[in-house]
Amino acid sequence: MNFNNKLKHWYLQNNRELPWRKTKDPYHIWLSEIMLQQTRVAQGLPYYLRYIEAFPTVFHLAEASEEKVLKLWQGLGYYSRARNLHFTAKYIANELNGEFPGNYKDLLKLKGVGDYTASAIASICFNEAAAVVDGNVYRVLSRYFGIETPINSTKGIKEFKELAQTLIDTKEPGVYNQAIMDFGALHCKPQKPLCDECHISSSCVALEKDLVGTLPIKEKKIKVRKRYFNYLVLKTANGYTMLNERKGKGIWQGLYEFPLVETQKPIESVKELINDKGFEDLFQSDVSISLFNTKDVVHKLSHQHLYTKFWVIEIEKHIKATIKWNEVEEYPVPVLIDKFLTNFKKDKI
DNA sequence: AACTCGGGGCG
DNA sequence: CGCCCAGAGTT
Repeated sequence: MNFNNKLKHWYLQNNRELPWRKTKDPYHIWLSEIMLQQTRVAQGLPYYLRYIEAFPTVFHLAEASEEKVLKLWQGLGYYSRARNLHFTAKYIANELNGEFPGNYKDLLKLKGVGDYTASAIASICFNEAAAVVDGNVYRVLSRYFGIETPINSTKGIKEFKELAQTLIDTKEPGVYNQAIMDFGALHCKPQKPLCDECHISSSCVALEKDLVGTLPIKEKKIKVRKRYFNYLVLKTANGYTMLNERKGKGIWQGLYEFPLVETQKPIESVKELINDKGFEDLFQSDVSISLFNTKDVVHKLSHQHLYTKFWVIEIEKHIKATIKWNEVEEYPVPVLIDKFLTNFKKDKI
């Protein structure tokens, strides 16, 4: 048996039952693939089910508000995926009459659809022999063939794609693609792979050369930036607060948050907060300010650690651009804000 | 080619 | 604490 037959054989006995595997509807496959980018199946699954229920067709998704789309994405991270998803849904619904592009080359043109996702949709939905190369595939191929080219180098990306393309089963490319990914996720895992019970280990170069622990090779490590956030949590006497939408570049585009004062260092006293530009008028009238969390809340992102203080500001006068507290939960917010809201509510009761 | 974009799970 | 996850877009 060749490589792909061995994998498919394993897959027939070990595949995961996942909701998007019951269909070849490109809308469902597309949705699942976008959600699972850099995301574990276990984390993405509940989001997929909620999306399918809220937006049964690409037309439902296209007609939804950006806020609703992001709200249902809340907590899944990488929010540009949701915005691109929405953009592409509108494009397909309005420009393509709801019909998905039917091949790899055209799928690749869609916003938010890269090499991996175009290959996945083309192979699963349209039986096109386009090989997927995700984190699982990099791991399986680098180990089995003993390839030491860094998987995140230009050379590595090209090399692994070409190799995968030579291995793909041209009759059942979709099954093969999912087989190698499941094999990587369940068997040839990053840590503690199941080499002892592996049915293809006899021809695995990494096992032979004791490289299982070092492959795949990834170059460069990410640098983490520290940031210091102060959120101004307004409470007016008649039940209003204030949220702002994050715009422009940077994290959490399109999500909402309390008015933010970011400083270069942790602030020592409330004075530094009041002196910050932009909120002078806020502190002129009678207000009482209290720090909600005695220790900084540390919220960790891949590239940033956010040291956060939540300042509760009770205020008598009405200020512009306010929303009611009971409307706050309608808005998509970062997990950092959502967790605060949970604690804040708990604290009040 | 290097950076940026989240959040969670695991050892 | 570091690594990884059904990657893609921007600089």
